Amino acid sequence: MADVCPECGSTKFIYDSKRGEKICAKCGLVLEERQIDTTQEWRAFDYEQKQKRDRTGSFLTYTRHDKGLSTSIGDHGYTDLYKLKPSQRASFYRLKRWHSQVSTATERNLRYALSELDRISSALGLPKNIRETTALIYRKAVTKGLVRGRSMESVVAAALYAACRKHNVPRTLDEIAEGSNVKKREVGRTYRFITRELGIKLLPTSPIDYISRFASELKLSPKTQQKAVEILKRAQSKDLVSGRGPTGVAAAAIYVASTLTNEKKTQREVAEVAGVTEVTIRNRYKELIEQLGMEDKMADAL
DNA sequence: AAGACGAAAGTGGTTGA
DNA sequence: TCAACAACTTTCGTCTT
Repeated sequence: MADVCPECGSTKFIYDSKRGEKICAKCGLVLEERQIDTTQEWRAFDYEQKQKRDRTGSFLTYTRHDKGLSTSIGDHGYTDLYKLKPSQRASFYRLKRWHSQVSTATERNLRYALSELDRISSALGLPKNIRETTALIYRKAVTKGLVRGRSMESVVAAALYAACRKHNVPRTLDEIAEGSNVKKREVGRTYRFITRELGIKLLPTSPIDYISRFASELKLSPKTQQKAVEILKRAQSKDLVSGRGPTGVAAAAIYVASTLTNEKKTQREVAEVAGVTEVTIRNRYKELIEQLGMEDKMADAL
């Protein structure tokens, strides 16, 4: 709280909760008005009272097919429906049936898709916000009818791939394909399709986004990691990055950085975690040290 | 013996007619 | 729809440490 009155320098204030105003106690200047009262206006002495007085429920989430909320008319078995007159009961049955049919059409699909999402993303160890984004994208895809003629898994995988990129924690198509049972080719195709249809614009991934993950998998020190990022930044300004596969460039940068900091990893090891071949690393890192004038430094380190 | 190197042929995907 | 094309992979023989 920035709690000095700009007018008189006083630090005492009066809060007028009825008007929602914050007033300086000394000079009477109104510092804030129309504040939102976020406090409860009621008290509850036990759980039952709280249940009754609470006017909010749980958080909305896109990872549940019903966003965490759902209604059904007349639960299973013997319920209140049986207290109705027979004539009314019939119409409630119709209502119940209609309700469940409408909801199941897209919801059954969603429910299945979201369980699939859960499976893949926990296999890949992805955080919750990414799941939320994925679920949101998938939802949009369903309502736009983009799932038709495509396997549901492929759309989930594609949405997940997009969500990862959006959050700058890219996974490679290979990784996504491995976690789901969708072929890489299919994921890529569906990804391109849905991003186009939904108008999602994503910048090409930067190799830098891969550094921390690869580096930690190789158990490299933060220092080396930073070095790799630094190399990449310089490389970007020399246009050594565009057009190349970002994973290859990232792998090369890590290889160079690790040699320079005496934490040398073999090309083989780096290639393994980055999912590229040694040959690619060689090609990339040759370019890097050449263009950045690091040949001598590199030669010293070897 | 392991790692690095580079040539050569093959693969999947993009681009432009 | 097709061919040309660049990036990347696979494979393999050779060199270096």
